Amino acid sequence: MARKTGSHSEITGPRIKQAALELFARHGFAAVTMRQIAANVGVQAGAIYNYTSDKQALLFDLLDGHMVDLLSKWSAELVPVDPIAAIDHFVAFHLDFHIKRPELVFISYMELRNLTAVNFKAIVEKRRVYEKIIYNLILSGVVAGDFRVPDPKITSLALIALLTGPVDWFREDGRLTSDELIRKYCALTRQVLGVSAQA
Amino acid sequence: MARKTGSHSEITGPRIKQAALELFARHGFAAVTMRQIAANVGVQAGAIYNYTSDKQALLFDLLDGHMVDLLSKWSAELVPVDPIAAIDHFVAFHLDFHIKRPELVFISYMELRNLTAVNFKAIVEKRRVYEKIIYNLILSGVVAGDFRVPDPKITSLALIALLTGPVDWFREDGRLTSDELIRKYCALTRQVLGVSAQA
DNA sequence: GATTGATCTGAACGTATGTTCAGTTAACAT
DNA sequence: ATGTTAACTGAACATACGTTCAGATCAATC
Repeated sequence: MARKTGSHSEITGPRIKQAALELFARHGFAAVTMRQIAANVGVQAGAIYNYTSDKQALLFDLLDGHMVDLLSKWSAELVPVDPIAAIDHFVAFHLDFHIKRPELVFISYMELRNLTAVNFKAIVEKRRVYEKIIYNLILSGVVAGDFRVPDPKITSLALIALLTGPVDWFREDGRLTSDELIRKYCALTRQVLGVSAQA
Repeated sequence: MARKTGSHSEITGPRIKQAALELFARHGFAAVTMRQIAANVGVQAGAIYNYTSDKQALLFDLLDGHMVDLLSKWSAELVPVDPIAAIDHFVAFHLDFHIKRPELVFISYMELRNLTAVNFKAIVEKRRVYEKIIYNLILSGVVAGDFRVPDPKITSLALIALLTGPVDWFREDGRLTSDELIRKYCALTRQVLGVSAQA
């Protein structure tokens, strides 16, 4: 039998993306088969090709959508002029965005190498744009005399690693709320940036 | 023809491990075939099975050897009693060990999920032992009054993320020597730990 | 109630996979 | 020279892969 009652493309399409995301995150792109994805949706493997040209496009759409989402959401933010407040704002934004999407963050880091050269370049370019954001925030804090950082480039890389770490262990139902997490990481970040301590 | 002149098991064995390491790091465990590994060594796929029971063992031996190496090398270190000096020592050790083995660090993080349940458990256990080391170093600094950290557990996780970050971008021939890297990250770490600033 | 078109099935395709193994080769011991 | 054996080949094995597509099925339309 085909076309079960109430099944439409508007339902199946997103479900395929969701299943692909979960399976890629759990087992890795190369280890996941189209039949597994299909089974997760409750459909045959052939049906997937109504929604994506091939397996590669499935991966690329996930990663590219993730980056587009990240950059556009940051663009919509209202960022304080004061460097310290701006960094706090960025920390909160970064943590909130990333801990809400652990699978996407995970595969964005892990599965880059499974992209074709063209697709790879597209993602890396968007990532560079994002890294430039925090780099510029640090720079303006240094210029304003609010931060004491000897090497802004390295500090920006170190901060991104620091701020993305929680994705690996933070759980919404853990002993820490996301608000507490953000407050703690704002404090950590200020220390890294050498902001003179004062409540 | 078989058994080319001068080829012995003492040569082929390590070469298989090395080829597996490089290929796993570049393309991922699931995406690499036994024939690719064999071709990299200049041998047929069947020959690999003289040196490993199967593909899974190839991966596990790499990860387990890496962890055993890490833990035993740390055990051989002479660690200062003073908490600040001890953390500096750890930072230097951690960075030096990890930037010298980027592929191993990479696959140790990426390919955990491709281990069988039993093998997975063995690696995670060794990792926990290592994480406990820095946690204890932080604790003794807090007890001694040298560090100002509100949440030692979170700080230890954040520090590991911070200190492992350079593996992604540090290059031996880059603009930074490893000594400079270590000095900069010792300073960063002190800031994270709230060590009162004084040369 | 016949027609249409989107949606999905089920089987097939060529190819690739991990692993095994009988047989071949070359180094070594006698 | 001959025999022994570790090291390797080359072919085969069952199975699984991504992808295609003719045909089945159902919702909507007239």
